[in-house]
Amino acid sequence: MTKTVSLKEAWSGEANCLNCSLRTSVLFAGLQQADFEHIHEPIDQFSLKPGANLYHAGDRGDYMFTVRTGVLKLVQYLPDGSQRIVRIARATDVLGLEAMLEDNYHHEAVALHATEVCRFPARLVRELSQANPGLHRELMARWQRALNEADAWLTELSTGSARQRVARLLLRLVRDRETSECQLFSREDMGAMLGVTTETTSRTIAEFKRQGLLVETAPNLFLLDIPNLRRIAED
Amino acid sequence: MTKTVSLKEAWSGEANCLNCSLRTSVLFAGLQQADFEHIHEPIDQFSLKPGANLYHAGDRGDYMFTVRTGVLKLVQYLPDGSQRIVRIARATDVLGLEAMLEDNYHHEAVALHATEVCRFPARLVRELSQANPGLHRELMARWQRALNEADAWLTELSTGSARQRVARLLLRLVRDRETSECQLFSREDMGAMLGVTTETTSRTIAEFKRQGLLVETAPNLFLLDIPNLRRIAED
DNA sequence: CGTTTGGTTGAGTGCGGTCAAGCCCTGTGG
DNA sequence: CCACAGGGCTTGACCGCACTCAACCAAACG
Repeated sequence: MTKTVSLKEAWSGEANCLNCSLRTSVLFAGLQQADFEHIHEPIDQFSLKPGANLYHAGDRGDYMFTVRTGVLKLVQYLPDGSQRIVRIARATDVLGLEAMLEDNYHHEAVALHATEVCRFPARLVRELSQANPGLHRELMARWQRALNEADAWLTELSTGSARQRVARLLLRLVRDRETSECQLFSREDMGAMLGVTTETTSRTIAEFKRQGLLVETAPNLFLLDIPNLRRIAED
Repeated sequence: MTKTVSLKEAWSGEANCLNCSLRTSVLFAGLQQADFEHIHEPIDQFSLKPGANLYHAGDRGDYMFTVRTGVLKLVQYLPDGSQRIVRIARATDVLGLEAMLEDNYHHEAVALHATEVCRFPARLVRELSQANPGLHRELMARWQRALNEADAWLTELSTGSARQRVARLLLRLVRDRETSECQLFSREDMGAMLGVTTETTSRTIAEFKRQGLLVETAPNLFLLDIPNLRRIAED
């Protein structure tokens, strides 16, 4: 099921944080030029194909990651072997915060679309954050953001009918986007996000398409009828 | 529905952190005697009756809280008005972490049992954490703990059949406890934790009682058959 | 080409939601 | 003291949504 692609194969260069295009919205946003000069270890960039694994649950958390483009899912397994997606990460999101606490990773991190990430040593962040109130604060903000997401998944994506959940997921995918167009995930993954089966997800998406709430403008690219989806989401 | 009890009525004294009985497991565990001397603002203790509200979603987050005894629920409302409990807080847990970021509270915090909390100004923690790597680290650990809880609620308490969810909730309530005895919540609250209706929760609990998985030793105090509940929880 | 993988659709069933009634306990007021 | 009301828990009857199992189709791929 999981294509195993070692990160080595996915290496795509060394990052230049100082001139990073995401500089203003990224974890290191608050750092000064002088701080960057204290970064001796290299910060590498990786490209992940859909299905590629960034890290496994239980792996030693030596690194943290910033998503540059694309989407990854964070997956946890249940005692009975079934899986549940507990969060997704997109551009500017940080992955592996638990590495700050010298903890192992808590999830499987798997790319859903073509994805680029920057990797940096957790030790580096630990050191910088001691002296750097801005980074310290930014870290807390990241944790809080993850917590907000987790709460929202519980209240919005794990509550109500399947129709409502699918609608809420769709709306969530285009929030804070300029366009209402979005690339969907596999029905299986969407099901694992919503706590419903693949078939139910497929049926619901198909129904939305028939009702014109969802228009496929290109293969696997959909335009959303936001107002009507919102009606369904709130019921 | 919500009994409104102002915190003023619930005031039960001024805390003595240095000699706190929870000192070793609490947010301020890492502080030195010298640090405490820099705390000028008073740290107050409060007693909450079941149903009493500690803070409301949207209130200014000027304070953070440590739970001394008892249990509180953190509640979020859905667009349609129904409520979902996203977490519970028990002894040594910290409430209102979002106040660190000068954010408003994100939940309703309501006591489920008789509860005692300590209240301290968020500003105090912000200041202390600048200079105090231990506290800094402890804060991150608290955030991570909350996140772990959130993930577990999603995978354990919002997935699977109602029987499984109820069993998992019960097991969760006695984890890391010396005894397998525990005080349950109202069926309505348990339902709001599990994403099922009050009736389904009631039926399931009643069935567990008939099957001897749950023995009522005193009014609303239950002894759990952990091994068999675990069997149900895992399938 | 056949094979595989993901999406869709169908038929049947059962779990859990809904609506409603009844029970027990507590508190309240006549 | 009893009558009554109210809230929380339980139980019943009914129904419908979503799960299960299965077939089928289209696109991708060797």
